Amino acid sequence: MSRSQVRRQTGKLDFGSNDAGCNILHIDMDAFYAAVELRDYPELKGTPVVIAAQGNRGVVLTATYEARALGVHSAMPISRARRIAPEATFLTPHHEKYSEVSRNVMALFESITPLVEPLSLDEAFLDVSGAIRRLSNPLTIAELIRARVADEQGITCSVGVASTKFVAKLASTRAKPDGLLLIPADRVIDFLHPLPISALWGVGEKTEEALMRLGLQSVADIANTPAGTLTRALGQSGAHLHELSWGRDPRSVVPHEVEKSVSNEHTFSQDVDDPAVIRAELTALSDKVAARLRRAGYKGKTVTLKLRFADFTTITRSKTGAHTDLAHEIYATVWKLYESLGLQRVRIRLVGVKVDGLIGTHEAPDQLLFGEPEHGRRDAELAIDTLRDKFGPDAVRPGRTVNGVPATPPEEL
DNA sequence: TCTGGGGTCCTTCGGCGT
DNA sequence: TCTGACGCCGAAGGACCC
Repeated sequence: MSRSQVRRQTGKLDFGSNDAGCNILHIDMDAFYAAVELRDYPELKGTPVVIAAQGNRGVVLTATYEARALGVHSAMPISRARRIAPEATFLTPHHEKYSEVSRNVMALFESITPLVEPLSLDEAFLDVSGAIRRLSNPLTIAELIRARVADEQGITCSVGVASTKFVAKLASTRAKPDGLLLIPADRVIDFLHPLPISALWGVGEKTEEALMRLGLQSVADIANTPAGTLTRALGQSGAHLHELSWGRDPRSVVPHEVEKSVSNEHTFSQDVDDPAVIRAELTALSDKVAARLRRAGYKGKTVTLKLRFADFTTITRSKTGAHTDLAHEIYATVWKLYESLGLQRVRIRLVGVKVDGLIGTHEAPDQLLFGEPEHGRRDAELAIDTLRDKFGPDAVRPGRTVNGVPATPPEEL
């Protein structure tokens, strides 16, 4: 049973209005990308709209609830969405626009409480303990936020209010769309136990299969299974699921978690076996990753190359070295990793570049290669950052991506 | 049916130093 | 000098989330 099926079955829930101790809010924008687009296309309100990149080789990013009623859902292949919902309007995404709305929404949250933990562009946890004296009880604060998001940003959101992050998150999912659901501390078990196992955070397709093999179907089944049995079947996550099934989740709201990795990847519109095209794409990806590292003030020590072949098998190869935030060093490593595979005209679907093991730029000593001018390459890349800030991301592009075969659409380079 | 992109976390395995 | 136990770390892959 999918999550959306579960949602339709349960309908609107009401567990009362006792919000004592329920200081955690989970706020989730409804069909975020689609909602932002509809501000520019008001004539499409109430109609099926699908947000997906151009072309047929990709998946749906999000869809309005009218499109979902036709069977379209996020992560569905675009070709399939077009087949089952030919009457839907397909719009291409505008990530800059979504980022801007997201920044505004997060700023709104921070005007309520400093304890805001963004999970993605369109959702966040808030701990409103410190705002209760100034504003009101959690339920009223949740209503205030919903009204302000609608008034100031022209989109709707759903809010879950509970005593733990995990239950607040489930509650906001149940409240969708454009709803609010409070789970009082003494009603958590009543709320959780009838839910299917797939409702639990961390239970995806594989884990659901493993639990089904044990004959477990509901959260209550997990709660009534010894933690040791779950651990034997699932490892450490088994014990974690057992805790969640009893509503136990000690995690607090942590604002501004430090990033652990930065990556970029690209799926070719058609599979590629030309090393020049691969090289051009790896150059562009290294450049993007390096620029993002410098902008965020990080250097990373492990560089990973990711390849997905035509048959969809995926491999990664990584190398740990000195900390870097420079495109030419990242590219040199990924290209060495690529060459070490000794691939002969193998058809490749996707290439990716990742850097992890991040530390702050000033914590990492500059590693000079023998014979390298002290400032040359680094200063050049910093100068490129300045030019891009001034004239846009296309102002300067790596030579290989300009002269080589255009591996990515020009606007992405 | 045909599977994006950006992340986090966990597990397993092997190499290496003590 | 050799061997096993142990812990740490890097590498690789997989599951999961939005």
